[in-house]
Parts: sequence; C-alpha cells; structure tokens
Amino acid sequence: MMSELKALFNRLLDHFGEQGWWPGETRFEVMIGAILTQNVSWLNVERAIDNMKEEGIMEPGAIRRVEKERLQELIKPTGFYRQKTERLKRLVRVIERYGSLDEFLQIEDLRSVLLNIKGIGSETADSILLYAADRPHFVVDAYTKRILERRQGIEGNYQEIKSIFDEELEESVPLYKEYHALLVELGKNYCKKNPSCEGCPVRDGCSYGEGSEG
DNA sequence: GGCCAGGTGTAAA
DNA sequence: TTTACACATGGC
Repeated sequence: MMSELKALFNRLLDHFGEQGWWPGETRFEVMIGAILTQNVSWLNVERAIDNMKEEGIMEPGAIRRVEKERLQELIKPTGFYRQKTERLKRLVRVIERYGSLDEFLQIEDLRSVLLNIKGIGSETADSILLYAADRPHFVVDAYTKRILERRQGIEGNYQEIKSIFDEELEESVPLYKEYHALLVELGKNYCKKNPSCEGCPVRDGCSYGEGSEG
C-alpha cells in the first residue's frame, strides 16, 4: 500500500503541477542560489543573481577575483550579505582546489566536503547534492519540518526528518527534486509560521487545528 | 510598522 | 544536547 508521504506527493503534484526546480541556468548558478537563498525569499535572490550575471561573475574564477566589497554590493538584496560573500568565496576556493566544477561534483564523499565548508549546512549541502549534482538526497527545510509536524505530528532533527522521506519514498532524483519544490509551494501559500490553513488543498488528512474547523 | 523569508555558526545553559 | 542570538534586505 502507498505510503502517506507518497500519497501527499501525488496530491500536491495534482494540485500545483510540476514545479521544475531548481530555477537556474547552470549547475553553478544552482549552487550560488543555494547559498544566497539561506533564510531569504527567492525574490531577493533573483535580483542578486541578475546583478552577478550583469557583472559577469557567475563562474568560480570571477567570484574568486572580484573585490569583496563589490560582491557584497551585488548580493545585498539577499541580506546577510557580508556572511554570504565569505561563503561564496569559500565555496569557489574549494571547487577550484578540485580542478573544475565537473570534477568537484564527482567527488565521492561530496556531502562531507560541502559540510566542511563554513557556511554550508545540511540543507544547503543537500540542495547542491540534489539539484546540482543530481544525487538522491532529500532536502529538508523549515516548511518540510512544519508540514510534517502539523500533518503527522512528527518532530525531529534534520537527519531524522530526512530519513523518514528516505524510508517512505523510492530513491529517485526526479521525485526528490519535485517533492521538495512542492512542499515549498505548499508552505509558502498555506502552511506559514503563523497558522493560515485557509484554503489548503491538502487540508483533509492534516491533523492540524483539529476540532477548530470553521 | 511588524512579521516572515527555500539557514548557519557560535556561545551559553 | 538543547536554546538563544546575530546576521540584513525586501515583500506584503
């Protein structure tokens, strides 16, 4: 019988349609976006990425060479811009140590390498693994945790939540990619930090706010 | 004007 | 091992 999480996926896909994540023209741009979007809405990230492209620094060498202060200006819309500048610089330093981006993405224990870069945590690492390296790592974000807690009453740390998806879903890169995107879509629209389940397309089967149905 | 956004690192309890 | 806080801009 189909797992609850697989059933939820089907309903989300049916309602929202294919999201086609990650937005980004190249693998490298996906990686940059993964860092820039940390705790910030994607709208802010788009401006920063446009700025970087206009400046012609959407590649490792250019990011290494660009002045810190200049890069800070370009990515200012994403907030935390001083920290994020350091994070981008550290990332390209490590990429170049492995030669090319392709070689970097083929590292066997890429996840460990990513996590050893200061400023890249579990979610950013898994986003890069899934959307840039096409490896089957489920991405857990704040929405994922919130949705799982409200629907199933399940709480846990990053790895625990990730394991639940690993166990209930078949290992599939396209499935993981689409599922995370759909959870973000659901979260943005209906499962915000402050309860706003109004009009939620997958309200049935969700235990949140039980008994207070209006 | 206040809350929230596709987190992470650090320090203190 | 958990909790609190800094980091910062922009949309609604």
